Amino acid sequence: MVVDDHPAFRKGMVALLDSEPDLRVVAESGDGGGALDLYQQNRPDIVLMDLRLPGIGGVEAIIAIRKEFPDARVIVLTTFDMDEDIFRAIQAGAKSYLLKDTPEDELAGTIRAVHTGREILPGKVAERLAARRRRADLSQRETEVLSLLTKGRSNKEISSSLFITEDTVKAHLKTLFNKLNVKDRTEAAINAIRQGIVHLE
Amino acid sequence: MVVDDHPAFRKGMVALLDSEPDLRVVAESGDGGGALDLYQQNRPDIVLMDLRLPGIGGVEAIIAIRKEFPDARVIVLTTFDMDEDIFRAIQAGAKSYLLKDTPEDELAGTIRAVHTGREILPGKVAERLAARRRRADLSQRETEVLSLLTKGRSNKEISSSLFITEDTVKAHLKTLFNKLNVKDRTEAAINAIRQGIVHLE
DNA sequence: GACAAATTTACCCGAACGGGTAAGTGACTG
DNA sequence: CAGTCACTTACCCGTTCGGGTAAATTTGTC
Repeated sequence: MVVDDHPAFRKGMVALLDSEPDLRVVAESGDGGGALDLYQQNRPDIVLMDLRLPGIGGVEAIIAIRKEFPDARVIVLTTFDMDEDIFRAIQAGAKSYLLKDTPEDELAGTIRAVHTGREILPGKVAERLAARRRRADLSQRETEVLSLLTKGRSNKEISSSLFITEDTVKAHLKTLFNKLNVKDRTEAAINAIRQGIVHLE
Repeated sequence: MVVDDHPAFRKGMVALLDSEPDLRVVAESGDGGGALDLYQQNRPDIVLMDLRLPGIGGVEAIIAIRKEFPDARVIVLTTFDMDEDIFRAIQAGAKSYLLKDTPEDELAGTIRAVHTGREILPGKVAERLAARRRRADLSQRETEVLSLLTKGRSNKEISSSLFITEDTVKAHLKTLFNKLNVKDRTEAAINAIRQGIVHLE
């Protein structure tokens, strides 16, 4: 079963999978809302799930499906590398993760592997997942400071935004730099953005 | 003609276009290098071009094609909104720009419009294009400095990377901050990343 | 050749930053 | 109740950063 809101990509993916002799697409959906219904009706062996979906998000769709069908095997299929959503999806029970530009043989290989019950995560994702666990302990306040930091605010501006002393901001920054393993604010901002800890826009 | 490195997406796009009675895909390529050859052999009316391609980039492919065939009509088709590459592509002569999740009717409509000689740019892109023109262009050296800056390098590190004095780096930064209209390196890095002037990886 | 722009270096100076250390409070845990 | 952790403030000190100013060199353009 394929869930993706891009019509062209979904069509292509279906064609690609159907061309494999041992694979067959039994259902497809363009949004997360219809995914659960389709799963109930068709009980597919594997779900390929995009994360950026209109309306209900892919992660929520995974959670909904696995709440009712805990054995559901979902493979995340997304464009965006290194997004925080990927980890949320894996925590929601996704068995594997593939980028949309994955070559077709690897794609089919992953589907077959997951079908046999395996969980396959690319080394890059596994690394990030580990790194994420290592730094998962940013406190509430530290996250707030980091968030303002990534908006380009100075220590003084951050302090007045949070109604605390500049010294306190600096104290938070010290622990923050240690936890993120960076040497200064610029690196901290870059890492936070790249790792999706904070969102731009 | 469709140029895109994602096999699934390309297949889907071809199927989608071929299902339109007045459209036909005469060639497809998975990389920028083969694009020019295929253009020469098939002389398509329209080229749909992804920008993120392995090897030679999409922008370079557009430049190469339009150098030999100045009348070539290229539509940029990419996942990433508001990327700096989009503007480079338009400056390279692309006639229009579409996101990959564009609904199929609008896709076909744009292709027909461009075929009649029109240039269609979404308002959002046109705005950015104007804003970008307002922003003085960065010189080669300034771009290099900015690039290292967004990797979290200090002035000293940047200076030794570029084999220049730290004073020179600071001089570039001064003009850089002015051009980008920011007050410090952190803001500069954030803006550069958000506007796609430099690429994270 | 004159002129503009890019690139380079230098010096001064104040502000901002980052590291080290110390310590008080409140809240939750074993 | 002792211990841990988040949060807070403070002080000292050296480094880095950013603004102002000035000027030499190269390169390309009119």
